[in-house]
Amino acid sequence: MALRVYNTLTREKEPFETLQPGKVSMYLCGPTVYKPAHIGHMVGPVIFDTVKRYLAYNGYDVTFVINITDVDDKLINKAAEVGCTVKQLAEQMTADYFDNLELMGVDTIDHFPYATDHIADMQAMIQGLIDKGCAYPLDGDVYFDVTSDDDYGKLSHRSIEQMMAGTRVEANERKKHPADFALWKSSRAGEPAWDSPWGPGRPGWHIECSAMSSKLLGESIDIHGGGLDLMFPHHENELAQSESASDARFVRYWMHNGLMQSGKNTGKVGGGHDRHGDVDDQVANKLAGSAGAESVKTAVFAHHHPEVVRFFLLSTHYRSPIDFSNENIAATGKSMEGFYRMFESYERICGASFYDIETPQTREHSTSLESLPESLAVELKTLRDRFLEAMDDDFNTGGAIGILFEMRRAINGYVHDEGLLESAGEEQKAALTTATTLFKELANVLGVFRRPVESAAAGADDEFVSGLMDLILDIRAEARAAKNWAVADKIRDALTELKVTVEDGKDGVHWTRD
RNA sequence: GGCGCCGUAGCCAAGUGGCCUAAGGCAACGGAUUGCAAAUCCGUCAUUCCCCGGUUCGAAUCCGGGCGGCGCCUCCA
Repeated sequence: MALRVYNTLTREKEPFETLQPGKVSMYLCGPTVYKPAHIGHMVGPVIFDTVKRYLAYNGYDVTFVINITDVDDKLINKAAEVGCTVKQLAEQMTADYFDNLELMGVDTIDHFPYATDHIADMQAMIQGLIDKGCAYPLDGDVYFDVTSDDDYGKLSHRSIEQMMAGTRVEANERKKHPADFALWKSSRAGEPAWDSPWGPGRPGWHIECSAMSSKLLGESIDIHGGGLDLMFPHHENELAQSESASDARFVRYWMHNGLMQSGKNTGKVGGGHDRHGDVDDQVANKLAGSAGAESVKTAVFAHHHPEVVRFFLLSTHYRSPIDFSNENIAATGKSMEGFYRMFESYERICGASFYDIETPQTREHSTSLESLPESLAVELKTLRDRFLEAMDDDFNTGGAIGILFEMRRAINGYVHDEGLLESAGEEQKAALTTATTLFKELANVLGVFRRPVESAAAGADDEFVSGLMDLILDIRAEARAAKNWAVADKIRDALTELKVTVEDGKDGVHWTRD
């Protein structure tokens, strides 16, 4: 059982072998920060954050980089439109992006390089390409010569001839070859510009990733990720530049995630050409932020807890497209309720918070199950194996999540069979803690259930409310003791109307508020 | 026109040659439990994987052809 990763370059799942033993370098193409992040921007970071978590869990020392593109035509246009500088716009949008990552629990990124901080590195790479005869200056621009690269097109598996068959490549008479792309673009008046040997200008789109990944991670890296839409031309061009410049293999594993779509007949979320389907689709589009300037934060997280959104994104395989809809995410939230209840019952039984449980950080030191009753130990061991097997198979988070559900049932079954909610001995508490620790250890790999979900539940933050609830439930308890069911039920029904759920458990009454 | 992806129960979704007479979740329906509920546990819920052919001892999984949905070829993650 060993990790296998699907490589876009070979279109096969390959055994995962790193450049340097025990170390992994990974680079993910980040956003162009010209508008607030939409939900689609969160897909890649969540997936690759999970990839890093799993690699780290397997003992690898992982360095993870996401770049921030803070100079670009779209930024320039947008800044002009809203009347601020490119820098101001970029800073604002970057802050929004970071906020959203934080909410989604994406906190494994080691470096966020900014394109504008690495202009010199890019220029050096461009000059190197010119010196090697792979690029040529032309009227203040510099173009990469695709004919200088014999295997150009190997990532997206298309030949230059095939691409020329398309009608969309604009003809630029001056370029040597229509497929040649810009490494450096001369600037017009009023646009951000940097001095260069070819005249004032700014870098082309692709060069920043080549320059920054090489600077931070080296000429050859293990994993390069991004949305499927970036495979061509962006990654193809990056690959061509980098390998032409270094003569080394640029990337060992190219990983591309599927895109988020909304509605039945619309395109991907946030794309340049969203089609408009029926009304529901449009609502979904709006929520996704593609219709306007709304951030995920206000558009999606206002309706769904970020943890639910993360769980939703991981519930399907990363290479598949995922359908965004409020219904789908709400359904995910519904399916997660049982986990939160399991955490609550753990707290009731063991008197400690699920969230305070310390978990092993690596597979090698996984929770020991030896002290558990035989049948529980066997069951959990099997589930752990299946979880790891799923993750080893190209990060099959959907399958892994299924195992989390099965583990939940196993743990609840133990609590139920032993009647732990009524009374639990020290040994049973220890067993429950061990089982729950394993659960948390695996959930941690997916980056879920790491922090308490803040809510009005139990009303701990409001003394007045909890005081009232104590009083009301005390009165109801008296009514129940007197078998006055009419009064007891009237109270419970009225509270239900107020979105307060009352549960009579064997260990007493519990209430939660939506 | 070129290069690709996808189609599994009411819904979401894993599985990509034999352990599949197809995980898991939501919903639904029985049972245990409960004063009644809620929660929890147990059970039921696809002989079948869009359709039609083919390869194979054997296919949801491979090949061919349909039908349906989608992406890229536009500086979109």
